[in-house]
This record gives sequence, structure tokens and C-alpha cells, in this order.
Amino acid sequence: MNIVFFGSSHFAAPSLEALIREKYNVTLVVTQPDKKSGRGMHPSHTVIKSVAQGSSIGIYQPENINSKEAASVLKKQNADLFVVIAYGQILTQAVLDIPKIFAINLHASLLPEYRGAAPINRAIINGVKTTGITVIKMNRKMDAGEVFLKKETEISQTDTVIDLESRLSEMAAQALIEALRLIKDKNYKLVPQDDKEASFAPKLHKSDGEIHWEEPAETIYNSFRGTLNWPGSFTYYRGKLLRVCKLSVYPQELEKEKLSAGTVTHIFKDSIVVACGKGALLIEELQLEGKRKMPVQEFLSGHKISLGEVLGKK
RNA sequence: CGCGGGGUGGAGCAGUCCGGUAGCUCGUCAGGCUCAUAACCUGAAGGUCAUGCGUUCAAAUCGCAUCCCCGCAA
Repeated sequence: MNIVFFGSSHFAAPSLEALIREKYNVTLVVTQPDKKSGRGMHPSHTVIKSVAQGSSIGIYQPENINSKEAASVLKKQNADLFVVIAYGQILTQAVLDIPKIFAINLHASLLPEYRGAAPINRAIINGVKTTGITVIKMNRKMDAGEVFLKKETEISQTDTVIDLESRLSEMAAQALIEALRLIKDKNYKLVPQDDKEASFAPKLHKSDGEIHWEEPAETIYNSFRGTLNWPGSFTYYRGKLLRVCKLSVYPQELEKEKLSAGTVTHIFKDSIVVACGKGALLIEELQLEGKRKMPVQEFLSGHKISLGEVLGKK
């Protein structure tokens, strides 16, 4: 069975590694082009490219996967199946029609919930308790194809998007191998999604990371867990951007009368407590604009933060 | 050549504009004190001020170059 693998983010890496380990015949790996990015705009390439290079599989990095040139490259592969995971470009029906069997996609949610670019982040931000991996047969509409198989996992109260993503990416690899066996044995059913149940998980923006102190502590904490990889949770301290790196809900009630949200209410040796719209949060690690990430204990050595100071003002 | 911030005893910072004895909060070590605290008091050790070159009577501070760290933007 000839397989063409489409993937870009590191979420896809365990799946590609699994295919290689199980000795599937991956004839080509398609990934996003090298881009100049990061500080100094140095060129960088995707993790998937590194994995493919390690196994001397052919690599293809088209700017536009739906172009005529790309189509002719893909047709030459004589592929039975396309496997698409976190690739980063939308495939048109013309491309999806190339493989002899069909194209499958692995998506990090229980479809039809959380269709779209950021399902893992959004599930945590919304405080959802269960998520998973769904394997679908792709069609023209994004993440709307018939369901092949699903795998569930619980989201714990303290899971961050980084924990959950690495767990789901391993699950995706297992799900992919399972799916391939079913396809090989022609032993599968395709179940259409109920579009009425569909919800969407749009891409995150920088602004999704800004802490709104007037919200309840739980909400801010969920948002923190769900955006930890990017953009992270941040606020402002004396006009400078302050990134919060380690955060938890402060378990005690604030006994005083209502303090305005964002006020520093306690300063301990290695942490500070900040009042929210409801409840309070404990910050243990942070990073000031231009500085390294550091424990609050060290931060307090150099910054004379005082009780009653209000965070969040630009 | 994308834009910007930074490198000062072990940690975090001030001092740099306007050149003139190396400072703060911690930590470490020694001694003291308290029923007790993130305790407290007294004392000590620990710095080629990222690196190199230059300007100057004199450079952490001014100029040029190099290395490294971080934020933004993608």
C-alpha cells in the first residue's frame, strides 16, 4: 500500500514515526516550505521534514498544494492512500481524488465537535472534560468527512495544552495504525457526522493570551492551561508585558471586601496572589518583557512589587 | 540584513543619559538571639561590570567591533 503523508506541526511526528516503524511504504512526505522565521528571520523547517530526512523518504514542500505542478507530483506517486495530519494547507477535492482508495485525516477532537485549527487549545480553554482523536475520510468541507474511528481521553483539571497535545499525538499514531489495518482488511464502516452537532475551534490570536482579571479565577486558569504553548497568558506590570508561566487557583477565600480585579493581595516568599473577578490566582513563575523566565522568588529580589499594586494596565 | 530590550559577586536588579572609591534585595558562611515567623541581630567571604580594541589623567558609564540571552513580528 503506497502512502503519501501530509503533515507539518510536531503533532504529526509520532504518526509519521509509527508508519516508518511499522514499515508502511511511505513514498513521499509533504510538508510546509522552509520559511524565514524567528528572531533574525533565520530559515527554519518543519519537524516532519527532519523525521523524513532521518529515514530518507522523499520530501515535497509546495507553496500551494492545489497547484497543477503539485498535482502532477502527487499523481506520480501512484498512491493508494493520503494521510493528512496538521498539514497547514486545505486540500481541494481535485487533490483528494488522487489516491486510489481515499484520503484520511486525523483530527484532535471528537468530531463533529471542535472542527477547525485549534481543537486542543479550545477544549481546555472551555473547560471540557473529554476529548480525543477522530479519523475521518476527507471531503471538501473542513473536518466534516465521514467518521472512521474515534478514541477518547479524559482531560484532567491540571492538564495543559502541552500535556494533552503530546498525549493526543501519541494516540493519533495508534489510531492511524489501527485505521490502516482496517483499511487493509476492508473491514470498516464510515459514519456521517451530524452537522447540527458541529462546533468550531478557530485559530488562536495573540489577544487570546491577555488575562482579563475581572473574569473568575477558574476561567483565567483554563485559558492559561489552553494557551500555554502559544500565545501564553500575559498581563502588564508597570507598562511592561508580563508573561505568567506558572499559575494556579488560590484555594483560600479572600476575606476582605471586594478588591478590584488585578490587585496584588498577598506577597509570599516565592509567589504572589492576584485578585480576580471571582476568587484569586497564585503566580509562581513569570517572565518580564526582555527578560528570562524566572521564579517569583527571584523576580521579587529585583522588583519592589508592593501590596495593592494592580496588574493589567498598559 | 524584519523591529526592540538586555549581559554588573551564586540569583534578581540599580548605577550608564551627565566618566571620578562597586550599590540594593536575597542566597552562602561564621557567631548571637527568640515560645514563635518568608524569623530577627551582628559580622564575613565572594566582581578582570559579557569579550576585544579605541578615546581619556581617569571607563560599568563615551566610540567601534564581536559573542550570548530575551520579547515582538511571522
